[in-house]
Amino acid sequence: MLSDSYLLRRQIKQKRALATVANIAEAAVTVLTRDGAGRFTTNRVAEEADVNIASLYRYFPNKEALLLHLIHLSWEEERAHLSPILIDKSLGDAEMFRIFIREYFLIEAQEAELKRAIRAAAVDMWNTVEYREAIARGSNLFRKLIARVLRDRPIGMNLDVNFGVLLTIGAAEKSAEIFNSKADIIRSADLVSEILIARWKIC
Amino acid sequence: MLSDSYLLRRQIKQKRALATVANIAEAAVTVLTRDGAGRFTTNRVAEEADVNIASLYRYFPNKEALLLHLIHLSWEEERAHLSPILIDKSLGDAEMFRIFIREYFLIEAQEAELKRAIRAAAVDMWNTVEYREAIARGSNLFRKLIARVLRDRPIGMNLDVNFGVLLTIGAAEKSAEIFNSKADIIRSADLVSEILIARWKIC
Amino acid sequence: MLSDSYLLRRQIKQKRALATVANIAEAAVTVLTRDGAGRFTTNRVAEEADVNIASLYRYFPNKEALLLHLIHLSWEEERAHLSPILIDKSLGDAEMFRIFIREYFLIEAQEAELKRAIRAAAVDMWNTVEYREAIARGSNLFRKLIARVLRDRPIGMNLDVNFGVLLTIGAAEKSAEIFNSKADIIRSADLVSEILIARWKIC
Amino acid sequence: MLSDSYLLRRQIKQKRALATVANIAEAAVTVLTRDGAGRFTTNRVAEEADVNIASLYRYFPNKEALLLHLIHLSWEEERAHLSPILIDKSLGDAEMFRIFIREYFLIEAQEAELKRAIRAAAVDMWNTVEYREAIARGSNLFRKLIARVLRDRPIGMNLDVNFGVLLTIGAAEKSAEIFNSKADIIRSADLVSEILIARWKIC
DNA sequence: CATGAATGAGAATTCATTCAT
DNA sequence: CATGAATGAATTCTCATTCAT
Repeated sequence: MLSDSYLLRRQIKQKRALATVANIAEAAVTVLTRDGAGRFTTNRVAEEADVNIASLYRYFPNKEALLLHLIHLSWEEERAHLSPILIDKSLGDAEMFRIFIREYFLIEAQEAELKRAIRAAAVDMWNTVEYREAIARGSNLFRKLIARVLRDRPIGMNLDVNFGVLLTIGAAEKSAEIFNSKADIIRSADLVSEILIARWKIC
Repeated sequence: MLSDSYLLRRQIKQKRALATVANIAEAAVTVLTRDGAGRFTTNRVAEEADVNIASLYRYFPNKEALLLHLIHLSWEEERAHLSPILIDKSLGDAEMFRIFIREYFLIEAQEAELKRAIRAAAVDMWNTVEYREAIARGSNLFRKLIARVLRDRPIGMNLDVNFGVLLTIGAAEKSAEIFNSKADIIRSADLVSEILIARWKIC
Repeated sequence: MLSDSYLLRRQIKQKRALATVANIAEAAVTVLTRDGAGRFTTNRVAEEADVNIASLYRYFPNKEALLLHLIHLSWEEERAHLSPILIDKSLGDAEMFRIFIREYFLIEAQEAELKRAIRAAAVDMWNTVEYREAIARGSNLFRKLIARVLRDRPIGMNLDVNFGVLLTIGAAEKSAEIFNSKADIIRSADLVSEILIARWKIC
Repeated sequence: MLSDSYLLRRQIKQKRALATVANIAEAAVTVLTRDGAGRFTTNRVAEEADVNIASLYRYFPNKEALLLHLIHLSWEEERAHLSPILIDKSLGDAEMFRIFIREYFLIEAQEAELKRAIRAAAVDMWNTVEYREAIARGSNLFRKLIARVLRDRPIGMNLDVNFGVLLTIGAAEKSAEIFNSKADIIRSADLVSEILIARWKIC
């Protein structure tokens, strides 16, 4: 019994802890987008989250861990949007390709400011494995898409997959940077799909 | 329309001063690329340049001015490499296009680290006119190239010039980020040329 | 209507913090009177208080806030000395007037050096509302005294109250500046009382 | 001959030097009153005077010397205004007294801002002999006036001369600080004269 | 001698992080 | 464990003053 209630308390505590972590993360995003990477300080985040600074450090061993967590969340959100498209059996390859890329461009645009701020705040992490990995994951889903739509091409065909990936990611980022209207973003996305669909003869 | 506060502080009147400014700029580049944007501090730059910090502030009214100066230098170098191509009368359009884009990708790759560091260090300038202008200049030459090779297309043709620009710049940046070998960079560049040459029917 | 930026930074919640604030204030007074306004730097104050400079900034958002705090303390002390006189029912008007002014001159003399140093250190605040208000409070008690002893004069009588105030304050400041002995100060004070008592026919 | 022309050159040079000194002093006053004591730096003064900073240091060994010079000038101007009154044989004692004090209050008011700025800038000189002497001179003329109008009082009469001096100077300073209109200043001055004339039975 | 160049020393302020209760 | 208190180490920038030409 004792241990039971202890367990319960533990769970409650864990729930609380989870809420605190979410709270801090949210505050971090707020600070990052509202005040900019230059004003992104742990103290400010703690204050915004209405949490003691020492508590922040209980959950995140250091500033970098917090940033990595944000990157993780952003990636999770991306995945939540894009994954469903990949398993939608009602879509033909070309259609899936187009829809996926559109969605990808739109998410990228929507999160552009946050991502830029994160990148800026993560200045000192550029060369850490963790950061590189966290960032790299961004393209994984996209590679999955490509694997899906090119599934039955004979191996050895020169398909320039890497090039396709970088072209798309680059265009998505730049579009997000340059364009403001949704229409423009979609247009960019469609042009990229068109190019790659033609190039890879996706039907 | 640069505001005073971002210019060099004074007309340089002596060779000695010119050397000092160059020295500081060089040190800034060193610090930026060697130590990263996070360690890019005016004191460190001054120390690296082996000049007193006050001397740095004699020529640059603040840290941002120094960064802007670096952007300016980097752009000058880019121009020095690319301009000649645009006026080379011996080249056909498609050829010029291909060569220009190759060169552009290569420079971008070469300066990638510095540029990324500058961008990271310029976090707080993102919204200043000066920064935006300094950055925007990067695409100007490229637009000139496009104007040159599309010179006799009927106006009104839907040529997606903006899209072409962002596609190229995005791909160049990403290539620089991802690839390490010159061969890979060139391959990316050529693929982009190929796509745009086909798309715009450049001969 | 104090602007946020000149207040204590936070509500003090622990005795320890209260002690720290008092400690810093005391150190500030020491530095100001011992080393002079020119050497009154936040770093020096922190060192004198034997606290980290960051602690100082934890409680005072900036140097001005610290100065304003000192002015506030000095004013509180003045009030602690002078208020009781104003409510002493055993005193006749003329007597109260004389005693009050004596006390005022003496306090002024005692705090002269500090006040002068504060004023000198507050050079850049001269035009801020906060500073003007903080300083103005000094004459309030004195005006209260005058209101008290002139209470039943017919309105409209030309009593030159403002002139009386400036005369007294001016004389008090100058006496503090010039004289060293308590006797001299008291003599000045009494001469001023005499003049005003005669002028205003205070009994 | 040679020595002659050398002398001439010397004189010319001395004239030039005098002009430079005047120029610097003027610039110093400008900076002090326009930018405030906090922004009163030798470099800024040199720039305002359009003189090289090293030249400033040729004529003034340090910042303090410059300030002392300003104090000197201010005192000279005061003397230029007040001296004539003291030797005007057409004035009766009381009349002279009144006129002198009016003029004194007015000058004080006119120069109040500059004097305050000088005092603030001279923060670190408070305890130097030079500063005390320079300041003290301010009351000398006033003492001369008193000596003049009290000339035939039997020695030993308790005339509270020192008190009269500090009362007047204090009132003049405070009036300058508080009042804006000339009328108010004059009214203050006249009230002070009235008090002292009555007290000292000046006719 | 006048000038441009240079600098040592220090000023205000911030920030990631730790500790004591 | 959550919180308030505390801090070491920087960071940007300034200023009085001195040199070298």
